[in-house]
Amino acid sequence: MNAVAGTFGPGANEGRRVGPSNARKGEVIRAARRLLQEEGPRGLTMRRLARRLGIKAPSLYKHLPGRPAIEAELREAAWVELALLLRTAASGPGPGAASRLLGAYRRAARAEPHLYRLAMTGLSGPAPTSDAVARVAGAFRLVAEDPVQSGALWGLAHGLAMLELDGRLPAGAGTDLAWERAASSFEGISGPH
Amino acid sequence: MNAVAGTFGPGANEGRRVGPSNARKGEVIRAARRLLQEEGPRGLTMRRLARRLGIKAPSLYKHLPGRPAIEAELREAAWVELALLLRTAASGPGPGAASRLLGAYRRAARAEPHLYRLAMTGLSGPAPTSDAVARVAGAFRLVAEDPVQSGALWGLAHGLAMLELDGRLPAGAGTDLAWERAASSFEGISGPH
DNA sequence: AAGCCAGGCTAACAGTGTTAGCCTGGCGGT
DNA sequence: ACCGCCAGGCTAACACTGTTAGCCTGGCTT
Repeated sequence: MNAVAGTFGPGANEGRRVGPSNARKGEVIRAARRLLQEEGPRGLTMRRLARRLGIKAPSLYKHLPGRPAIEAELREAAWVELALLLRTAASGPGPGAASRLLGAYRRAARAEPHLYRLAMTGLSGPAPTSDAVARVAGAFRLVAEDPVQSGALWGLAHGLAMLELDGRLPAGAGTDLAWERAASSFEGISGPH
Repeated sequence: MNAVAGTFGPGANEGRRVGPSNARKGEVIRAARRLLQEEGPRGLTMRRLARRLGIKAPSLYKHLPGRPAIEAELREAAWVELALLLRTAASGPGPGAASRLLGAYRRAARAEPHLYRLAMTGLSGPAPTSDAVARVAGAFRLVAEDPVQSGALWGLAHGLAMLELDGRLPAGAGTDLAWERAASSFEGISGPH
């Protein structure tokens, strides 16, 4: 049935032996995401995840090859969504693009901090990530066409995000200021285009 | 490197019930650090650590209350050493200070990547860290007195370091360029004073 | 000489990811 | 209408993890 059928999947045929139903796999991933968001990385365990779905842990392996695969999936989703958010934020009219880009970045990181951390720390993932990384880089290049420059901006965004998530930046308004100042300093350097 | 193991305690009296000999504790910590460096965070396990010291895992608890304590100790040491390195790097004559600061930061991160990651990700530590964090911040303020500005520089350094450690920056010379560009862009902003 | 205790040990428990093997209900094809 | 397949669940078990309880001993202190 899945041999050719593959109800969806634009050319996506994955001959995984683990289980042909992508629908259930999607549910597992979404449950994992919620679990991660609510209970943190240490709460994301196979048995707990299974219990949320009303099944037992080994049954998860019918849908995914293991826990690293779950993390990889979450990581991938995070990068894809981040790329999308950044792209729409930065593609507006000229001035203020860098500010909006950083704003979107910060918002994404704060919306799901654990997911952001998981996505960024390449510790346990089998593959770093797909070309979603390239799309994120592309979004940064919208506001600083020079690759080096845009890389620096990316570094700034990531660094500020991590420091903020760890609660290391000056509390409250100080954190806002750091982001704003970062944005404005870059706004001046690379002509909005 | 023995910054930790050396003369202990400016007024260091810790009436820990776990074991009064700080010397052995120092050995444990140093072994843990080497183990982390050589085998990564997943290799840093109580049994493996114990085996390196020629003892069994439960004996470790005579010197430290648990694994989180080991991580906390390593984290603290990393921050202290980082603060020292940054301070000496940035305290030279005026121009080029930011560049030297970033260089030192990068060098520290690359020298012991796992340690750097452990130090920065506040995930499993009981306390974030002591005032060593403040000293690191102080080093950054040497090259950008404005706290917001120096915070941005810190964010830039941290972000670039993490991206480089994860292998996400353009390979080889591209990475060097990103750091240099970051340094020079900041060099211009805050007058070396 | 007596004894204290630092610092080792073994056994064990709860929880982790993961594998092997069994079972069953519903759906497709004949 | 039946039969068989197999998606998708299950239990048992293994090799790990951190951690606790309780025992023992050799050397230093008194």
